[in-house]
Amino acid sequence: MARLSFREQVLRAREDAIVESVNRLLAEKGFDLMTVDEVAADVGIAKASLYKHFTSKEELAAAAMVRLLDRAQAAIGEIAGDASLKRPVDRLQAVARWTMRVQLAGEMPALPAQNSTLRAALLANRAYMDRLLGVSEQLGGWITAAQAAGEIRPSLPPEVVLYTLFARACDPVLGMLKATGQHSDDRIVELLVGTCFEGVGAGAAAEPAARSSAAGARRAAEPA
Amino acid sequence: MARLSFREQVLRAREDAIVESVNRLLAEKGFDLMTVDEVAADVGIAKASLYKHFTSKEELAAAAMVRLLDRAQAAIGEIAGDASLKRPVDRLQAVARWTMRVQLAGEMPALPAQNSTLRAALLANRAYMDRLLGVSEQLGGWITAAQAAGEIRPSLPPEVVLYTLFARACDPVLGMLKATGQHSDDRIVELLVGTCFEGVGAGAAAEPAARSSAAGARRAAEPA
DNA sequence: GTCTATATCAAGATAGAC
DNA sequence: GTCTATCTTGATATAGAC
Repeated sequence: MARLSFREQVLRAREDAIVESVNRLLAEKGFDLMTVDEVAADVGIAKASLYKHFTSKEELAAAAMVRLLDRAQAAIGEIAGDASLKRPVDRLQAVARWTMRVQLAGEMPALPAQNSTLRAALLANRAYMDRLLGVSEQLGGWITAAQAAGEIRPSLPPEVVLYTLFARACDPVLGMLKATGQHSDDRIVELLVGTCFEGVGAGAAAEPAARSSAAGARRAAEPA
Repeated sequence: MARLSFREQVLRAREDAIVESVNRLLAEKGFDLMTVDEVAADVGIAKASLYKHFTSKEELAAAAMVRLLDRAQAAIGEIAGDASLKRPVDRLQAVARWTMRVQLAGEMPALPAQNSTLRAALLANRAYMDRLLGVSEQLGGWITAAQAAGEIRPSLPPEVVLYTLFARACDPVLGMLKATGQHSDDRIVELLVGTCFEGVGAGAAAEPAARSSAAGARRAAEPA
Protein backbone atom coordinates (compact mmCIF):
# COMPACT_ATOMS: atom_id res chain seq x y z
CA MET A 1 0.00 0.00 0.00
CA ALA A 2 2.97 2.28 0.56
CA ARG A 3 4.11 1.85 -3.04
CA LEU A 4 0.61 2.34 -4.33
CA SER A 5 0.22 5.53 -2.34
CA PHE A 6 3.56 6.71 -3.62
CA ARG A 7 2.49 6.09 -7.18
CA GLU A 8 -0.65 8.03 -6.64
CA GLN A 9 1.34 10.86 -5.20
CA VAL A 10 3.53 10.96 -8.31
CA LEU A 11 0.41 10.89 -10.45
CA ARG A 12 -1.10 13.75 -8.52
CA ALA A 13 2.09 15.75 -8.74
CA ARG A 14 2.15 15.33 -12.48
CA GLU A 15 -1.46 16.34 -12.82
CA ASP A 16 -0.80 19.35 -10.64
CA ALA A 17 2.04 20.32 -12.95
CA ILE A 18 -0.27 19.95 -15.92
CA VAL A 19 -2.99 22.07 -14.39
CA GLU A 20 -0.51 24.73 -13.39
CA SER A 21 0.81 24.93 -16.94
CA VAL A 22 -2.71 25.09 -18.30
CA ASN A 23 -3.54 27.85 -15.86
CA ARG A 24 -0.60 29.95 -16.94
CA LEU A 25 -1.15 29.36 -20.64
CA LEU A 26 -4.84 30.18 -20.29
CA ALA A 27 -3.87 33.42 -18.61
CA GLU A 28 -1.39 34.24 -21.36
CA LYS A 29 -3.30 33.30 -24.50
CA GLY A 30 -6.85 32.46 -23.58
CA PHE A 31 -8.67 29.22 -24.29
CA ASP A 32 -9.02 29.50 -28.06
CA LEU A 33 -5.39 30.30 -28.73
CA MET A 34 -3.96 27.84 -26.24
CA THR A 35 -3.09 24.56 -27.94
CA VAL A 36 -2.80 21.17 -26.35
CA ASP A 37 0.58 20.76 -28.03
CA GLU A 38 1.81 23.79 -26.13
CA VAL A 39 0.57 22.39 -22.88
CA ALA A 40 2.31 19.09 -23.48
CA ALA A 41 5.53 20.82 -24.45
CA ASP A 42 5.32 23.08 -21.42
CA VAL A 43 4.84 20.17 -19.05
CA GLY A 44 7.47 18.15 -20.85
CA ILE A 45 5.40 15.11 -21.73
CA ALA A 46 3.85 13.76 -24.91
CA LYS A 47 0.47 14.98 -25.98
CA ALA A 48 -0.97 11.48 -25.88
CA SER A 49 0.03 11.25 -22.23
CA LEU A 50 -1.94 14.38 -21.52
CA TYR A 51 -5.05 12.72 -22.86
CA LYS A 52 -4.60 9.88 -20.40
CA HIS A 53 -5.10 12.37 -17.60
CA PHE A 54 -7.68 14.67 -19.18
CA THR A 55 -10.04 13.57 -21.90
CA SER A 56 -10.36 16.88 -23.71
CA LYS A 57 -9.11 20.42 -23.94
CA GLU A 58 -12.27 21.58 -22.19
CA GLU A 59 -11.50 19.33 -19.23
CA LEU A 60 -8.07 20.87 -18.98
CA ALA A 61 -9.66 24.30 -18.74
CA ALA A 62 -12.17 23.07 -16.20
CA ALA A 63 -9.36 21.67 -14.06
CA ALA A 64 -7.61 25.03 -14.16
CA MET A 65 -10.82 26.74 -13.08
CA VAL A 66 -11.28 24.28 -10.23
CA ARG A 67 -7.76 25.06 -9.08
CA LEU A 68 -8.48 28.79 -9.26
CA LEU A 69 -11.75 28.45 -7.35
CA ASP A 70 -10.01 26.42 -4.68
CA ARG A 71 -7.46 29.19 -4.30
CA ALA A 72 -10.30 31.69 -4.19
CA GLN A 73 -12.09 29.75 -1.50
CA ALA A 74 -8.90 29.65 0.52
CA ALA A 75 -8.43 33.40 0.13
CA ILE A 76 -12.05 33.98 1.13
CA GLY A 77 -11.51 31.86 4.21
CA GLU A 78 -8.51 33.93 5.22
CA ILE A 79 -10.44 37.14 4.66
CA ALA A 80 -13.32 35.83 6.73
CA GLY A 81 -10.91 35.14 9.56
CA ASP A 82 -9.16 38.50 9.35
CA ALA A 83 -10.20 40.50 12.39
CA SER A 84 -9.15 43.79 10.78
CA LEU A 85 -11.85 43.35 8.13
CA LYS A 86 -15.00 43.79 10.10
CA ARG A 87 -17.43 45.35 7.63
CA PRO A 88 -18.77 43.12 4.86
CA VAL A 89 -17.78 45.74 2.29
CA ASP A 90 -14.20 45.58 3.50
CA ARG A 91 -14.21 41.86 2.92
CA LEU A 92 -15.64 42.32 -0.56
CA GLN A 93 -12.93 44.84 -1.34
CA ALA A 94 -10.34 42.41 -0.07
CA VAL A 95 -11.72 39.78 -2.44
CA ALA A 96 -11.54 42.25 -5.30
CA ARG A 97 -7.93 43.05 -4.44
CA TRP A 98 -7.06 39.37 -4.31
CA THR A 99 -8.53 38.63 -7.74
CA MET A 100 -6.85 41.66 -9.28
CA ARG A 101 -3.50 40.62 -7.91
CA VAL A 102 -4.04 37.15 -9.33
CA GLN A 103 -4.60 38.68 -12.74
CA LEU A 104 -1.64 41.04 -12.48
CA ALA A 105 0.48 38.03 -11.57
CA GLY A 106 -0.56 36.41 -14.85
CA GLU A 107 -2.45 33.64 -13.11
CA MET A 108 -6.01 34.39 -14.11
CA PRO A 109 -7.23 31.88 -16.72
CA ALA A 110 -9.15 33.63 -19.48
CA LEU A 111 -12.18 31.72 -20.72
CA PRO A 112 -14.21 33.30 -23.51
CA ALA A 113 -17.86 33.54 -22.52
CA GLN A 114 -18.90 32.96 -26.12
CA ASN A 115 -17.50 29.47 -26.63
CA SER A 116 -20.58 27.32 -26.20
CA THR A 117 -18.85 23.95 -26.17
CA LEU A 118 -16.65 25.17 -23.34
CA ARG A 119 -19.64 26.51 -21.46
CA ALA A 120 -21.42 23.20 -21.83
CA ALA A 121 -18.39 21.32 -20.53
CA LEU A 122 -18.13 23.60 -17.51
CA LEU A 123 -21.84 23.39 -16.72
CA ALA A 124 -21.57 19.61 -16.83
CA ASN A 125 -18.50 19.55 -14.58
CA ARG A 126 -19.62 18.83 -11.07
CA ALA A 127 -16.34 19.80 -9.37
CA TYR A 128 -16.39 23.17 -11.12
CA MET A 129 -20.05 23.93 -10.51
CA ASP A 130 -19.88 22.99 -6.83
CA ARG A 131 -16.98 25.35 -6.21
CA LEU A 132 -18.51 28.13 -8.28
CA LEU A 133 -21.74 27.94 -6.33
CA GLY A 134 -19.87 27.81 -3.06
CA VAL A 135 -17.91 30.95 -3.81
CA SER A 136 -20.98 32.71 -5.16
CA GLU A 137 -23.02 31.94 -2.08
CA GLN A 138 -20.32 33.09 0.26
CA LEU A 139 -19.89 36.37 -1.59
CA GLY A 140 -23.64 36.74 -1.99
CA GLY A 141 -24.00 36.60 1.77
CA TRP A 142 -21.46 39.35 2.23
CA ILE A 143 -23.16 41.45 -0.43
CA THR A 144 -26.58 41.33 1.17
CA ALA A 145 -25.00 41.95 4.57
CA ALA A 146 -23.19 44.97 3.16
CA GLN A 147 -26.43 46.24 1.68
CA ALA A 148 -28.24 45.79 4.97
CA ALA A 149 -25.48 47.80 6.63
CA GLY A 150 -25.72 50.57 4.04
CA GLU A 151 -22.23 49.91 2.73
CA ILE A 152 -23.34 48.75 -0.70
CA ARG A 153 -26.20 50.51 -2.46
CA PRO A 154 -29.35 48.55 -1.59
CA SER A 155 -30.95 49.68 -4.84
CA LEU A 156 -28.60 47.36 -6.74
CA PRO A 157 -29.82 43.79 -7.25
CA PRO A 158 -27.28 41.57 -5.46
CA GLU A 159 -26.53 39.64 -8.63
CA VAL A 160 -25.48 42.90 -10.31
CA VAL A 161 -22.94 43.43 -7.54
CA LEU A 162 -21.76 39.83 -7.73
CA TYR A 163 -21.36 39.85 -11.52
CA THR A 164 -19.63 43.21 -11.33
CA LEU A 165 -17.09 41.88 -8.84
CA PHE A 166 -16.46 38.79 -10.95
CA ALA A 167 -16.07 40.89 -14.09
CA ARG A 168 -13.65 43.35 -12.51
CA ALA A 169 -11.37 40.46 -11.74
CA CYS A 170 -11.03 39.74 -15.46
CA ASP A 171 -11.16 43.37 -16.53
CA PRO A 172 -8.88 44.03 -19.49
CA VAL A 173 -8.27 47.47 -18.03
CA LEU A 174 -5.80 45.86 -15.63
CA GLY A 175 -3.70 44.59 -18.49
CA MET A 176 -3.96 47.84 -20.43
CA LEU A 177 -2.76 49.88 -17.48
CA LYS A 178 0.05 47.48 -16.76
CA ALA A 179 1.08 47.68 -20.41
CA THR A 180 1.60 51.43 -20.16
CA GLY A 181 4.17 50.81 -17.45
CA GLN A 182 3.27 54.06 -15.75
CA HIS A 183 1.86 52.60 -12.54
CA SER A 184 2.96 50.05 -10.01
CA ASP A 185 0.84 46.96 -9.53
CA ASP A 186 -0.34 48.16 -6.14
CA ARG A 187 -1.40 51.48 -7.58
CA ILE A 188 -3.32 49.81 -10.41
CA VAL A 189 -5.15 47.65 -7.89
CA GLU A 190 -6.12 50.62 -5.74
CA LEU A 191 -7.23 52.67 -8.74
CA LEU A 192 -9.47 49.90 -10.01
CA VAL A 193 -10.84 48.91 -6.62
CA GLY A 194 -11.73 52.58 -6.34
CA THR A 195 -13.54 52.70 -9.68
CA CYS A 196 -15.35 49.49 -8.80
CA PHE A 197 -16.69 50.61 -5.43
CA GLU A 198 -16.80 54.38 -5.84
CA GLY A 199 -17.03 54.75 -9.61
CA VAL A 200 -15.24 57.30 -11.72
CA GLY A 201 -17.61 60.11 -10.74
CA ALA A 202 -16.79 62.66 -8.10
CA GLY A 203 -19.65 61.59 -5.90
CA ALA A 204 -22.31 63.94 -7.23
CA ALA A 205 -22.39 62.95 -10.87
CA ALA A 206 -25.97 61.79 -10.71
CA GLU A 207 -27.11 64.65 -8.52
CA PRO A 208 -26.47 67.96 -10.29
CA ALA A 209 -28.14 69.94 -7.49
CA ALA A 210 -25.51 69.60 -4.76
CA ARG A 211 -22.32 68.68 -6.50
CA SER A 212 -19.35 70.94 -5.88
CA SER A 213 -19.36 70.88 -2.09
CA ALA A 214 -19.72 67.12 -1.81
CA ALA A 215 -17.03 66.56 -4.43
CA GLY A 216 -14.58 68.73 -2.54
CA ALA A 217 -15.24 66.96 0.71
CA ARG A 218 -14.76 63.52 -0.77
CA ARG A 219 -11.61 64.28 -2.69
CA ALA A 220 -9.47 64.69 0.41
CA ALA A 221 -9.98 61.08 1.43
CA GLU A 222 -8.81 59.58 -1.84
CA PRO A 223 -5.47 57.85 -2.26
CA ALA A 224 -2.76 59.91 -3.88
CA MET B 1 -18.85 57.50 -66.22
CA ALA B 2 -22.42 57.00 -65.17
CA ARG B 3 -22.09 53.22 -65.56
CA LEU B 4 -18.78 53.21 -63.81
CA SER B 5 -20.18 55.10 -60.86
CA PHE B 6 -23.10 52.72 -60.75
CA ARG B 7 -20.77 49.78 -60.67
CA GLU B 8 -18.87 51.31 -57.85
CA GLN B 9 -22.08 51.87 -55.98
CA VAL B 10 -22.96 48.21 -56.34
CA LEU B 11 -19.48 47.29 -55.14
CA ARG B 12 -19.80 49.51 -52.13
CA ALA B 13 -23.23 48.13 -51.32
CA ARG B 14 -21.85 44.60 -51.39
CA GLU B 15 -18.93 45.52 -49.19
CA ASP B 16 -21.30 47.22 -46.78
CA ALA B 17 -23.34 44.03 -46.62
CA ILE B 18 -20.17 42.06 -45.93
CA VAL B 19 -19.06 44.36 -43.16
CA GLU B 20 -22.48 44.33 -41.59
CA SER B 21 -22.50 40.54 -41.54
CA VAL B 22 -19.01 40.50 -40.09
CA ASN B 23 -20.07 42.96 -37.43
CA ARG B 24 -23.00 40.84 -36.36
CA LEU B 25 -21.05 37.58 -36.40
CA LEU B 26 -18.23 39.16 -34.42
CA ALA B 27 -20.76 40.28 -31.85
CA GLU B 28 -22.29 36.81 -31.68
CA LYS B 29 -19.24 34.58 -31.65
CA GLY B 30 -16.15 36.72 -31.34
CA PHE B 31 -13.19 36.79 -33.69
CA ASP B 32 -11.72 33.38 -32.98
CA LEU B 33 -14.96 31.46 -33.39
CA MET B 34 -16.19 33.38 -36.40
CA THR B 35 -15.22 31.59 -39.62
CA VAL B 36 -14.82 33.12 -43.04
CA ASP B 37 -17.06 30.39 -44.43
CA GLU B 38 -19.84 31.62 -42.18
CA VAL B 39 -19.38 35.16 -43.34
CA ALA B 40 -19.55 34.13 -46.96
CA ALA B 41 -22.64 32.02 -46.36
CA ASP B 42 -24.28 34.83 -44.42
CA VAL B 43 -23.66 37.35 -47.17
CA GLY B 44 -24.64 34.81 -49.81
CA ILE B 45 -21.45 34.82 -51.87
CA ALA B 46 -18.56 32.43 -52.34
CA LYS B 47 -15.65 32.56 -49.97
CA ALA B 48 -13.24 33.31 -52.82
CA SER B 49 -15.28 36.37 -53.67
CA LEU B 50 -14.87 37.60 -50.12
CA TYR B 51 -11.13 37.48 -50.53
CA LYS B 52 -11.37 39.77 -53.57
CA HIS B 53 -12.75 42.45 -51.27
CA PHE B 54 -10.74 41.77 -48.12
CA THR B 55 -7.40 40.09 -48.13
CA SER B 56 -7.65 38.37 -44.75
CA LYS B 57 -9.89 37.59 -41.83
CA GLU B 58 -8.11 40.27 -39.83
CA GLU B 59 -9.01 42.88 -42.46
CA LEU B 60 -12.63 41.85 -42.18
CA ALA B 61 -12.51 42.50 -38.46
CA ALA B 62 -10.74 45.80 -38.99
CA ALA B 63 -13.44 46.90 -41.42
CA ALA B 64 -16.10 46.08 -38.84
CA MET B 65 -14.24 48.12 -36.26
CA VAL B 66 -13.96 51.05 -38.66
CA ARG B 67 -17.69 50.88 -39.18
CA LEU B 68 -18.28 50.83 -35.43
CA LEU B 69 -15.94 53.74 -34.81
CA ASP B 70 -17.68 55.74 -37.53
CA ARG B 71 -20.98 55.10 -35.80
CA ALA B 72 -19.39 56.08 -32.51
CA GLN B 73 -18.04 59.30 -33.95
CA ALA B 74 -21.50 60.12 -35.29
CA ALA B 75 -23.05 59.43 -31.89
CA ILE B 76 -20.42 61.58 -30.21
CA GLY B 77 -21.19 64.38 -32.64
CA GLU B 78 -24.87 64.21 -31.78
CA ILE B 79 -24.09 64.23 -28.07
CA ALA B 80 -21.79 67.20 -28.51
CA GLY B 81 -24.63 69.08 -30.20
CA ASP B 82 -27.26 68.15 -27.62
CA ALA B 83 -28.05 71.28 -25.64
CA SER B 84 -29.55 69.27 -22.79
CA LEU B 85 -26.16 67.71 -22.08
CA LYS B 86 -24.19 70.63 -20.76
CA ARG B 87 -21.78 69.09 -18.28
CA PRO B 88 -18.90 67.02 -19.69
CA VAL B 89 -19.81 64.19 -17.35
CA ASP B 90 -23.31 64.11 -18.79
CA ARG B 91 -21.82 63.69 -22.24
CA LEU B 92 -19.56 60.91 -21.03
CA GLN B 93 -22.54 59.15 -19.50
CA ALA B 94 -24.40 59.54 -22.77
CA VAL B 95 -21.50 57.90 -24.58
CA ALA B 96 -21.55 55.06 -22.08
CA ARG B 97 -25.28 54.60 -22.61
CA TRP B 98 -24.82 54.56 -26.37
CA THR B 99 -22.13 51.88 -26.28
CA MET B 100 -24.11 49.73 -23.88
CA ARG B 101 -27.16 49.90 -26.10
CA VAL B 102 -25.02 48.90 -29.06
CA GLN B 103 -23.90 45.84 -27.14
CA LEU B 104 -27.40 44.97 -25.94
CA ALA B 105 -28.55 45.20 -29.55
CA GLY B 106 -25.98 42.53 -30.44
CA GLU B 107 -23.97 44.94 -32.57
CA MET B 108 -20.75 45.18 -30.59
CA PRO B 109 -17.93 43.28 -32.32
CA ALA B 110 -15.93 41.28 -29.81
CA LEU B 111 -12.20 41.24 -30.47
CA PRO B 112 -10.02 39.25 -28.06
CA ALA B 113 -7.24 41.41 -26.67
CA GLN B 114 -4.92 38.42 -26.57
CA ASN B 115 -4.76 37.60 -30.29
CA SER B 116 -1.47 39.17 -31.31
CA THR B 117 -1.82 38.71 -35.06
CA LEU B 118 -5.13 40.55 -34.89
CA ARG B 119 -3.59 43.29 -32.79
CA ALA B 120 -0.78 43.70 -35.27
CA ALA B 121 -3.23 43.94 -38.16
CA LEU B 122 -5.26 46.59 -36.36
CA LEU B 123 -2.21 48.63 -35.40
CA ALA B 124 -1.10 48.58 -39.03
CA ASN B 125 -4.52 49.62 -40.29
CA ARG B 126 -4.49 53.35 -40.87
CA ALA B 127 -8.26 53.77 -41.21
CA TYR B 128 -8.79 52.03 -37.89
CA MET B 129 -6.05 53.83 -35.99
CA ASP B 130 -7.10 57.25 -37.25
CA ARG B 131 -10.66 56.74 -36.06
CA LEU B 132 -9.60 55.22 -32.77
CA LEU B 133 -7.33 58.15 -32.02
CA GLY B 134 -10.03 60.60 -33.05
CA VAL B 135 -12.58 59.09 -30.69
CA SER B 136 -10.03 58.80 -27.89
CA GLU B 137 -8.99 62.42 -28.17
CA GLN B 138 -12.56 63.65 -28.19
CA LEU B 139 -13.44 61.63 -25.10
CA GLY B 140 -10.14 62.53 -23.48
CA GLY B 141 -11.03 66.19 -23.79
CA TRP B 142 -14.37 65.63 -22.09
CA ILE B 143 -12.70 63.64 -19.34
CA THR B 144 -10.19 66.34 -18.44
CA ALA B 145 -12.93 68.95 -18.66
CA ALA B 146 -15.10 66.88 -16.32
CA GLN B 147 -12.18 66.55 -13.92
CA ALA B 148 -11.53 70.30 -14.00
CA ALA B 149 -15.21 70.83 -13.18
CA GLY B 150 -15.05 68.36 -10.29
CA GLU B 151 -17.48 65.96 -11.96
CA ILE B 152 -14.94 63.17 -12.39
CA ARG B 153 -12.45 62.41 -9.64
CA PRO B 154 -9.31 64.40 -10.49
CA SER B 155 -7.20 61.85 -8.63
CA LEU B 156 -7.84 59.35 -11.43
CA PRO B 157 -5.39 59.42 -14.34
CA PRO B 158 -7.44 60.32 -17.42
CA GLU B 159 -6.39 57.16 -19.22
CA VAL B 160 -7.85 55.12 -16.39
CA VAL B 161 -11.18 56.80 -16.97
CA LEU B 162 -10.92 56.36 -20.72
CA TYR B 163 -10.02 52.68 -20.52
CA THR B 164 -12.75 52.13 -17.97
CA LEU B 165 -15.35 53.66 -20.27
CA PHE B 166 -14.14 51.57 -23.21
CA ALA B 167 -14.16 48.43 -21.10
CA ARG B 168 -17.64 48.99 -19.73
CA ALA B 169 -18.92 49.03 -23.30
CA CYS B 170 -17.72 45.45 -23.75
CA ASP B 171 -18.49 44.35 -20.23
CA PRO B 172 -19.75 40.76 -20.10
CA VAL B 173 -21.95 41.80 -17.19
CA LEU B 174 -24.37 43.26 -19.73
CA GLY B 175 -24.81 39.91 -21.39
CA MET B 176 -25.03 38.05 -18.08
CA LEU B 177 -27.78 40.33 -16.81
CA LYS B 178 -29.67 40.12 -20.07
CA ALA B 179 -29.43 36.33 -19.92
CA THR B 180 -31.25 36.24 -16.59
CA GLY B 181 -34.22 37.93 -18.26
CA GLN B 182 -35.08 39.72 -15.05
CA HIS B 183 -34.43 43.27 -16.22
CA SER B 184 -35.36 45.37 -19.21
CA ASP B 185 -32.59 46.65 -21.45
CA ASP B 186 -33.12 50.19 -20.20
CA ARG B 187 -32.83 49.07 -16.61
CA ILE B 188 -29.64 47.15 -17.30
CA VAL B 189 -28.12 50.22 -18.93
CA GLU B 190 -29.02 52.45 -16.00
CA LEU B 191 -27.74 49.95 -13.45
CA LEU B 192 -24.39 49.64 -15.19
CA VAL B 193 -23.98 53.32 -15.94
CA GLY B 194 -24.58 53.75 -12.23
CA THR B 195 -21.92 51.23 -11.23
CA CYS B 196 -19.49 52.80 -13.70
CA PHE B 197 -19.85 56.37 -12.48
CA GLU B 198 -20.92 55.88 -8.88
CA GLY B 199 -19.55 52.42 -8.15
CA VAL B 200 -21.31 49.73 -6.17
CA GLY B 201 -20.50 51.33 -2.82
CA ALA B 202 -22.97 53.44 -0.91
CA GLY B 203 -20.77 56.49 -1.07
CA ALA B 204 -18.81 56.02 2.14
CA ALA B 205 -17.15 52.69 1.53
CA ALA B 206 -13.65 54.12 1.60
CA GLU B 207 -14.29 56.40 4.54
CA PRO B 208 -15.30 54.34 7.58
CA ALA B 209 -15.35 57.42 9.82
CA ALA B 210 -18.43 59.15 8.48
CA ARG B 211 -20.33 56.48 6.71
CA SER B 212 -23.90 55.94 7.82
CA SER B 213 -25.17 59.51 7.51
CA ALA B 214 -23.71 60.10 4.07
CA ALA B 215 -25.00 56.75 2.86
CA GLY B 216 -28.51 57.56 3.94
CA ALA B 217 -28.45 60.95 2.27
CA ARG B 218 -27.25 59.57 -1.04
CA ARG B 219 -29.62 56.67 -1.20
CA ALA B 220 -32.70 58.82 -1.74
CA ALA B 221 -31.39 60.12 -5.07
CA GLU B 222 -30.83 56.71 -6.61
CA PRO B 223 -33.06 55.26 -9.31
CA ALA B 224 -35.58 52.71 -8.12
C1' DG C 1 1.20 5.69 -18.54
C1' DT C 2 4.51 7.07 -21.65
C1' DC C 3 6.04 7.45 -26.10
C1' DT C 4 6.07 8.04 -31.70
C1' DA C 5 3.36 8.26 -35.45
C1' DT C 6 -0.93 9.16 -37.54
C1' DA C 7 -5.89 9.83 -38.35
C1' DT C 8 -9.20 13.38 -38.91
C1' DC C 9 -11.02 17.57 -39.66
C1' DA C 10 -11.86 22.39 -39.62
C1' DA C 11 -10.54 26.70 -41.42
C1' DG C 12 -7.69 30.27 -43.84
C1' DA C 13 -6.41 31.11 -48.27
C1' DT C 14 -5.83 30.30 -53.46
C1' DA C 15 -6.19 28.36 -58.55
C1' DG C 16 -8.26 28.75 -62.55
C1' DA C 17 -12.44 28.68 -65.45
C1' DC C 18 -16.09 31.91 -66.83
C1' DG D 1 -15.63 39.72 -59.61
C1' DT D 2 -17.93 35.53 -59.11
C1' DC D 3 -17.92 30.84 -58.91
C1' DT D 4 -16.34 25.60 -57.82
C1' DA D 5 -12.78 22.96 -56.41
C1' DT D 6 -8.60 22.53 -54.09
C1' DC D 7 -4.43 23.45 -51.44
C1' DT D 8 -2.24 23.91 -46.97
C1' DT D 9 -1.83 24.29 -42.31
C1' DG D 10 -2.54 23.65 -37.72
C1' DA D 11 -4.92 21.50 -34.01
C1' DT D 12 -7.82 17.95 -31.54
C1' DA D 13 -7.72 13.46 -30.68
C1' DT D 14 -6.24 8.47 -31.13
C1' DA D 15 -3.61 3.93 -32.41
C1' DG D 16 -0.53 0.88 -31.03
C1' DA D 17 4.12 -0.39 -29.47
C1' DC D 18 6.79 -0.59 -25.08
